[in-house]
Amino acid sequence: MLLDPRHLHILSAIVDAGGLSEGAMALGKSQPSLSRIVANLEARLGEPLFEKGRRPLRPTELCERLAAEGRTIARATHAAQSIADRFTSGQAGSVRVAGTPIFMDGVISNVIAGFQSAHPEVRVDQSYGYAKDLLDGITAGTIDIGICPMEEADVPSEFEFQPILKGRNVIACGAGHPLVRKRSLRLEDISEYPWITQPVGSPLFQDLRDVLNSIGVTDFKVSYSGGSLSSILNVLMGSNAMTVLPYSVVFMQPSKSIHALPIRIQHPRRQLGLLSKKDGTTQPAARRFVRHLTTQFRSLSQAITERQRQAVWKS
Amino acid sequence: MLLDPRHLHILSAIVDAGGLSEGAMALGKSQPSLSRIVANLEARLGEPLFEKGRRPLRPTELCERLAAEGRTIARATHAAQSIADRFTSGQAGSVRVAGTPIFMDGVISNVIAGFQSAHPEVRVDQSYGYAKDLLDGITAGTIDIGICPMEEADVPSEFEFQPILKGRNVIACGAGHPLVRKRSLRLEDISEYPWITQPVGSPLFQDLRDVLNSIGVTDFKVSYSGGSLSSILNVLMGSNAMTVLPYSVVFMQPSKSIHALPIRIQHPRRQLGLLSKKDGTTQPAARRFVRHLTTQFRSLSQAITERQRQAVWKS
DNA sequence: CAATTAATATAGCATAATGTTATGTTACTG
DNA sequence: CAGTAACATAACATTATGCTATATTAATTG
Repeated sequence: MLLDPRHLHILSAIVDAGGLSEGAMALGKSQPSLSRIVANLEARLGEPLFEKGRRPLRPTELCERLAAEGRTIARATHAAQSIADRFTSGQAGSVRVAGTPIFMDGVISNVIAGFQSAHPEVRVDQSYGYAKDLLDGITAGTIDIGICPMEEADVPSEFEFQPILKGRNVIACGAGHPLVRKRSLRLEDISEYPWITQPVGSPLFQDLRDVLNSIGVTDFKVSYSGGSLSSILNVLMGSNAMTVLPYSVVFMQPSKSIHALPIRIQHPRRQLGLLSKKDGTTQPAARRFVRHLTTQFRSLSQAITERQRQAVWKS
Repeated sequence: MLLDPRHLHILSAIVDAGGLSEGAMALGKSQPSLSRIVANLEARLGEPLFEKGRRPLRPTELCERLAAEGRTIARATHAAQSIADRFTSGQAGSVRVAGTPIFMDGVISNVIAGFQSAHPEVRVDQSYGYAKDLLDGITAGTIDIGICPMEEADVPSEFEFQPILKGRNVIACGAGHPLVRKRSLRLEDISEYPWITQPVGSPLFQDLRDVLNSIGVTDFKVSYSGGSLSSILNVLMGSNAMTVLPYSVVFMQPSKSIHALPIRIQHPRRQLGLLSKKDGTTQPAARRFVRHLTTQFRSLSQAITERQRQAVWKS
């Protein structure tokens, strides 16, 4: 039978502490316990581990060598303990998070940045998808958290949906767009410019169509589609095209290169929220990530409503 | 309480083997045993280690990390096992061997060389001393094996003395010594040459004195004393001095630069032998060393008697 | 060198952990 | 959908470990 790693650990503790009693103290055990374990080991090895009849307990050469392995074992055990501790407290581990492209790129990635500097040992695996993909991914166990705009009514019962931001869309254009300088803006003004759209299946595409429908425009010009956020921003800035974006995305843009037109459009009924399994089997790291997101979004949405009120006063 | 290193080892085995049953097979345990250990671990950690309800058992990230530590533990445990095995079989460890300078340098060191190439993991710590020192050293536990010429009657009862070579001394001189070329050699011829001696307390000094006494020479010229073997050999070769050496030492000299004069002198009553504690508490490596010495010396002494017989025929 | 002190060894007992076999459940397979 | 292979659970025997109390023994000290 193989040696017991615990015994090697104990051996190293005795050697390092310089005696049975000290070793027992260090390990939080009783001295007779260690004494017997050493005796059994010696019996099984057929070799003495400590020189007999000497009081400042002197380890045999064999004992020294075994103790060296014991130290390795002790190190590994402590490392494992620390891994487990950090893991269960959510300070280490990984979150697999997926969400709609525009939100992920425009808002969530900023929040993730903050999360990562607070929890450097947590790995964030990000991917993209719409509601359907997220539900499937969560069911299949390939993602932990989904982030997308949804109506609570559409959330299947086995999922939890936690809203983090009210749906607020705006019509956005580049800072140099002709409409930016116009004094009074009417909905009809926007109909002559081309549009940038998301893929047809995306919520934002529906929002865009709904907005234009609501003002009677059914046949709109699409100049660009399919790009991810950074592409869209570049096209917005470099052309007269317009698009519909969540206000939060425009809000989060660090530069002033994107402009939200002060036109009131209908709010989508969807709310941005976090999708997860209801049974709470998520990893601690994922739970911590959710906590971070919710608190960050609380302040973000306050900042947004504040800005919007000011904008209203100005317009 | 700290994690149990055995559990981490088991975890790594399960992960590496790809399942509970395979892991159990690899560890030589039953599957339910591992199943329960995993369940207990999960309960204590409060985190799943394998994804629930999936058949090709898939380890959690936490599990993977813990298993990595488990692998370290497994490695260390196996290393310890192998250390213990080699140690108890005498293939590793150390021997502390001490002996009279001339024998150690002239004979034993050659045998040690052979021992070391056969057992490279055994460290040989050599030191020098006469019978008294060796007995003291063995008693104090600072040496394992003593090698010196002794009479069995002089060995204290708590020691074991195992003879390995009969005492045979010769008068030795350099190959260019005038006496080498002389046809018929009489004991009186030697009295005119100076002598190289060992320290006064050494067995070989007594032997030298006894030899000269036996031929009536009480007042002999000492030209050089106190050197170790290589110095003595150099002085022998470069001068007309002579000395008394064990025949085995002359025999072992690789070059023909040393000559044993074909003069029969009395044999010392002492025999070269191995001193050790009687209680057999010696390390396995020391036992193996003793075994090696005895077998080597068996063939050495055969070779010596063979050569001596030939020498007798020739002279 | 006797007496003291401090450390280790042993004894005896209670308990927790492990190991086993038998058997129930469940996820994948054809 | 039935069969199979793998994991989970149950029940019980055994071993290992833990503890306290106490005996030994090696070093120390007067």
